[in-house]
Amino acid sequence: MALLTLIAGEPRSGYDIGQEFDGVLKFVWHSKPTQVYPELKRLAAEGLIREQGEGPRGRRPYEITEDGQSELRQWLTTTAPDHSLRNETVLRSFALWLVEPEEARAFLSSELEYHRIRLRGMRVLTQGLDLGNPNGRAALLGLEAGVRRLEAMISWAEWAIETVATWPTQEEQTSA
Amino acid sequence: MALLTLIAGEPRSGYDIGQEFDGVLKFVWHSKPTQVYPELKRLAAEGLIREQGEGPRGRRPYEITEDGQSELRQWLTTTAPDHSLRNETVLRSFALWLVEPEEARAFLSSELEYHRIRLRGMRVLTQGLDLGNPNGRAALLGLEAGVRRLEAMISWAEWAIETVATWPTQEEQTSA
DNA sequence: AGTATCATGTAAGACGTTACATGATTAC
DNA sequence: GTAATCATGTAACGTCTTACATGATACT
Repeated sequence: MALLTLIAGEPRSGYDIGQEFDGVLKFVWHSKPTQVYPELKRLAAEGLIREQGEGPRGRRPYEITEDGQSELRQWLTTTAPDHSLRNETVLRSFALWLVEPEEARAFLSSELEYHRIRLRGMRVLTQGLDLGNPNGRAALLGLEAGVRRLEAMISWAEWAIETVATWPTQEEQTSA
Repeated sequence: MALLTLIAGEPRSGYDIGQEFDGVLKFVWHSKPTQVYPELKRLAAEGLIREQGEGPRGRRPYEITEDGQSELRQWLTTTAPDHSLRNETVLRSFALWLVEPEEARAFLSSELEYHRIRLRGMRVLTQGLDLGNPNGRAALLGLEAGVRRLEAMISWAEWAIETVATWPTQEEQTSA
């Protein structure tokens, strides 16, 4: 459905999709090229997308078919989203009591920096959106969700760094 | 590492871990029981956790070993977290231009409600934390991240509902 | 001429889900 | 006594990653 969503927006090749997965969609959906290419062939075989001839360097862009569009609409209107998530940054924070406060601080600082950089990139992408067409307006929804989640992670990391600063060291712990 | 993190906090059985995955950790890490049980056996075979005898109803709690703790510390201090995420709610928002604004609104409203309920649950869990021990203090970091991300999703959904209300209908679109 | 980037793939193995199966204890 | 919940598992199948492989075009 992620591939179908991207291709519905505008025709894309497997390579294009890989770029999106490394860029905008890194916080939304991600797959590696080795999964994308066979999956595109499968979607084409099912008639949900169709090859648009061949571009330079063996490039193979796909466009969505009518069947593909109605499949997407069905997915959106008749099925419920899966809300289970995985976030390794937060998972690790549950285990931070096992390391020295200084190591915990180092981890949180590097996460803070990473998310700040990502937020800047996300804002740039938001600027580049064409809000004149429906696809661009929907993409704005997605990017805005990304921005807000990144802001949440940044303020969390800042708060967490302050909080960890008040933790006793392992030594103080055991001696207490 | 998720299993190890949970067991490091306090001894747990596969069933306990399943409860956590359905509760607190739903927004952090998730696995199904059929993956958890064999994985626990594997971790025990590797000496990272150890069985604590058998409880009522065939219950098998595991506790972490010294090796398990140092494995966790290694993971935290020597490896970088994977930042790629998957969020089906946001993915779907990228495709919302394909359905009628009313259907988009319905989707966003139901997401809003879902996240509001989750936030309430998360706040209750935060109250129940024992901040007297290091494990509880680290769990507070994780839960606070959950709270902030849920708040971000809620404010996003509210904003998105207003935004979608300004979208032209498919009909207005095609006639324009 | 050489390096970087564009571009697509296959095969093996690891990870994760679905369907199925079983039994103990508790609450009504 | 019957339903709900607690509790653990196996087997088959589907999804995803890692390692490997190839070639075209653009830039310097």
